[in-house]
Amino acid sequence: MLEGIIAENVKLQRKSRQWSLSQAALETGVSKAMLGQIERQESSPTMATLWKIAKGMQLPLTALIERHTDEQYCTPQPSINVDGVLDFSVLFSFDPLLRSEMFAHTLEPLKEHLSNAHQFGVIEDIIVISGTLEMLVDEQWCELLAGDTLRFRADQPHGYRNNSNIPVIFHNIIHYPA
Amino acid sequence: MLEGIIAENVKLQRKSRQWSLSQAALETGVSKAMLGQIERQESSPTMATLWKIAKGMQLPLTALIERHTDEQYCTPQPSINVDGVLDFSVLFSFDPLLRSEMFAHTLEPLKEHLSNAHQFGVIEDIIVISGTLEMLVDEQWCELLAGDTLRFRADQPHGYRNNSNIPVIFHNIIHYPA
DNA sequence: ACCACTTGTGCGTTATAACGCACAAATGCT
DNA sequence: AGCATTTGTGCGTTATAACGCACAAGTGGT
Repeated sequence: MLEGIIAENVKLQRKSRQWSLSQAALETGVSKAMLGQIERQESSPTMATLWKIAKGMQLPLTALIERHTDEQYCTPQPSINVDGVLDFSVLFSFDPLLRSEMFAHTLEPLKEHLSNAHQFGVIEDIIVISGTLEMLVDEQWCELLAGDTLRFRADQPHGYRNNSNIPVIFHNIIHYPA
Repeated sequence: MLEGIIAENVKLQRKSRQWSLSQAALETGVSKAMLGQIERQESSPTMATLWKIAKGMQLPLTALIERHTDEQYCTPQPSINVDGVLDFSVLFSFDPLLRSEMFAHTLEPLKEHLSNAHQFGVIEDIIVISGTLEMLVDEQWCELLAGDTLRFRADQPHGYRNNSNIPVIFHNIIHYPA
C-alpha cells in the first residue's frame, strides 16, 4: 500500500545518505519523532510534510511515492503486423515507473494512419529514423525528415502519413500522465 | 507552491468530469468540505487523503502533484561533436515533466566510451539504430544488434564499445529519478 | 566490565486535518 | 417574481498529524 511505499523510500533514502533520524530531522525540518512514525507506517504525512522531506533530501516528490525497479533487459522484441499500413514492434513495453512505452514503426509508401485521441494527458514523441513522415497534429500536417523529432499532446486525434515512394521508419514514445 | 499545484489539479480534474463537490465526495470518499478546503488551499491533505482522491478520479498520484505542460516542437536539433569518439545530437532536451532527455549517438569503428555513474536512480534506455553496439553494464559486456534495446540502471559506471569496422548509430534515453 | 554517547521509540501536548451539518449563495424552472 | 433544488462555504467537533521530551536500547571506546 502507499504508506508502505513511502515508508520504504524514506528509510532507504535516509540510510543511503547514512543519516540518523536526528540528522534527517535537521536536514528536512521534520521532527525525528515524525520521521520515525512515517518509516514505521504509524502515520500518513501531509503533502506539506512530505514536500519538506523531499526537499531536504534533494529529491523530487515522486522519488518518495513510487515503487522502484531493478530490472535489466537485453532482448530484441518481435515485430507485430497490425493492418498492413502501420507495421510496428515494441521497443520498450509499458513501464509503470517511467509511465511510458516505445515502439518502432514502418509506414508504407502513400499510406496514412489516423489515431483516435488517447486518454487525457498523454504525450507522444516522434523520432524519424528514415524517410519523410507527415504528422497530423492540431488539425495541421507537419513534415518531419530523418533525424527530426516532434513532441505533441496525443489526447487529441492525430495522424501519420507517408506521401513518398519509400517506406518511412520512425519510433514513437507514449508518455502516460505523470 | 505545492499546495497551489494540488489545488489547481484537483479542481481541474473535478471540473473536467463535471462533478460538483458532492459528486466528487461520493466518488472519492473524501468529504466535500475537505475537497473544498484543498481546492481553496486552506489545508494540506495527508497522503492517504490524496490517494483516495486520485483513486476516485482514476488517476495516478502524480497527476495531482505535478505542473502540466502544453508545448509542441517540430524542430531538428544540432549535432554536437564531443571528443571524436562519441558524436551525438539532442533529440529531446531534458523535460522536467517527463524527467527524461534523449540523444542520438554515432560511435566510430574500434572506439570505446566509458561513462561514470549518473546520480542515484537514473535509468538509461538504449536503442540501436544501425551497426552492432557493445554495452558494459554490471561489469559485463553485452552485444546489441540493430533494432535491439537495453534498459539498465545508469547510476553505476557503464560503457559503450564498437568492435566492428562500421560506425554504430544508437539512441539513448536518460530517465531521471521519478 | 563500565561509561559516554548516539539512536530510535513512546508518551503527552499542541496544531491541524477531516468531518457532519447548517446555511448562504447560486442556479434552474414555472 | 417566487420557489425548489443544487452548490459551495464556514463552523464546531472529532480524529490524527506533528511535535518536544524523556528514556530504553544500541554502539563504541577504554
